Amino acid sequence: MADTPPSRPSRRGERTRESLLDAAEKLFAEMSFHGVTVRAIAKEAGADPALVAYYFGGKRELFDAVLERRGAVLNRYRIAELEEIEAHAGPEGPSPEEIITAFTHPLLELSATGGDGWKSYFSLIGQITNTPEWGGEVMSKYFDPIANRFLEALRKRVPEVTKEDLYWTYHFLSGALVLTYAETGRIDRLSGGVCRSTDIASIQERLPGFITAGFLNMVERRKAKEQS
Amino acid sequence: MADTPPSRPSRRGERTRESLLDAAEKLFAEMSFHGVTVRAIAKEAGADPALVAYYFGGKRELFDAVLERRGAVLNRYRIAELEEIEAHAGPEGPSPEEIITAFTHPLLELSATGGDGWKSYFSLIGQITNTPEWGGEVMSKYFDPIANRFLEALRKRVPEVTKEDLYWTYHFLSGALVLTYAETGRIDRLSGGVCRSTDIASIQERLPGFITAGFLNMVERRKAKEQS
DNA sequence: GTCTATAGCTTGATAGAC
DNA sequence: GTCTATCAAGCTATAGAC
Repeated sequence: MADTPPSRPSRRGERTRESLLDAAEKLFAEMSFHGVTVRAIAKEAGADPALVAYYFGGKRELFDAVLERRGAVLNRYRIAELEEIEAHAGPEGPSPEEIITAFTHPLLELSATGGDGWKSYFSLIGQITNTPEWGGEVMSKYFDPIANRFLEALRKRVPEVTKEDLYWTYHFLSGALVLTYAETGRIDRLSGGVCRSTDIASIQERLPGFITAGFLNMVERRKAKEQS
Repeated sequence: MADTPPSRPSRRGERTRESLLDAAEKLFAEMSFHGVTVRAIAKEAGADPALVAYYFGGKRELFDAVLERRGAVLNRYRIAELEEIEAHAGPEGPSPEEIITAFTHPLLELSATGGDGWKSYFSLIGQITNTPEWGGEVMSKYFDPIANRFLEALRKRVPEVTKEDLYWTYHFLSGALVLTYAETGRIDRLSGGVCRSTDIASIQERLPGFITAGFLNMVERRKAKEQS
C-alpha cells in the first residue's frame, strides 16, 4: 500500500543518473558529441548502456541534460555577482571592468574550486560555442538571457555606446573566454611552457582589463569618428 | 612504352581528389570530424567512397589533407602583409595595430573573395582551436611558426612587454578571431538581427583596434605595477 | 532500477573486376 | 582511376527478464 512516491526517486537511481551525467560531460568535452558512444559513456560511468535510454531517452537528450545541469547554476552565480556590485555602486552603476569581471569571475571560481565536472563543462561550452551545429541555437538558449542582462549593465554605465559595438564586444569577450576554458594545451606549446592553459588565475588577472580596454577604445573611436 | 609518368596525375584524377577535399572541408566544418562519414563526403563530392582510401589512405588522412591544403597559403599571405608593413615602416617598426591587422586581414580578404572553400576552412579552424582533441597538437603544427613571427614583431615594437603578456595577448586574439570565422549565427540571435555572423567587414573594422587597446593596456598595467 | 539479448543499421576499410 | 561487393566491427535503441 505505502509505495515509494514516483516523484521521489530512490537514492541508488539518482546516483546512477548522476554518474551517467558526469561520464557524458567528461567524454563529450574530450571528443565532442559525435566522437563519443553511449557504450563508452556507460562504461565510464560503470553503468549499463540501456540506462541512458531509461533515464534520458537517448544520446541527444543526455547531451541536453549535461548542458542543462550546470547552466542554471552558473548564470545564477553571475547574476548574484552583478547584483552585488550594483548594490555597492553609486547611481552611475558599477564600472565596465567590474561588470565584465562579474561575467567572467564565476567561471574562474567554479573552475578552480568546483571540481573536474565544472572544468569539463566549460571545455564543452568552448567547443559548442565554436561549432555551427550547436553554437547558434543551443548557446542562445542557455546564455542569451544572461548576456543581455550583462550588456544592459554596460550600456547603463556607458550610454553613448552603439548597439553594434555592444554586441561585438560580447562576441570578442565570448571568444577569448571560451578558448581559455577549452584548455587545449595550445599556449603551452606555443610558449614553450612559459604559459599554461590550466593557469586560469593568470587569465582572470588579465582578461577583464584587456576586454574593458578594448571596449572603451571602441567607444572612443566611434565618438571621434562621429565628430569629424 | 611511353607511360604517363606517375608523378604527373591525370586531369580527371586531380579533379576527383579536389572534389573530395572540397566536400570534406565543407562537411567537417558543419558537423566536426566524428559527425561526418566517408560515405557522406563521397556523396557530396559525387565520387565513390573507395576513392577516399585510394587518394588519402583513410578518413583521418583526408582530414589532415584538408588542413594542409590552405594552411600554407594563408600563412604565406600573412607573412607577405607583415613584410610589406615592415618595409614601409621606420626603424622602430610598424605599429602594434598594423601588426595585428596584418595577422587578421588575410582572413577577411580570403573569406570575402576566396569563395566558400575558404569560409569552410576558417569555420573548421574555429572548431579545432577549441577542441582538446585537436586544438593543441594540430593547431601548433600549422600555426605556431606564424604566431611566433607575429609576436616577435610585436615585441620588437613594444620591447618592455613580458613574455607572458605577449602569449596571453595571442590567446585572446586567437579566441576572438576564430569565433568570428566560425559564423555560428549566435550573435544574430542575441542581437535580434542587429549584428550578423557573416558580416566579416564589421569585425575587421573593430577587432584590430580592440585587441591593440587590450594589449597596450596590459603592458601599461604591468609597468604601473612594477613601479609601485 | 538494472541488465541481457538482440534487432536493425551504419561505420571505415578493402579486395578485386573493369 | 573508378566502382561493386562485401567484411567485420561498431552503432543506437528497445523488448523483456529479473
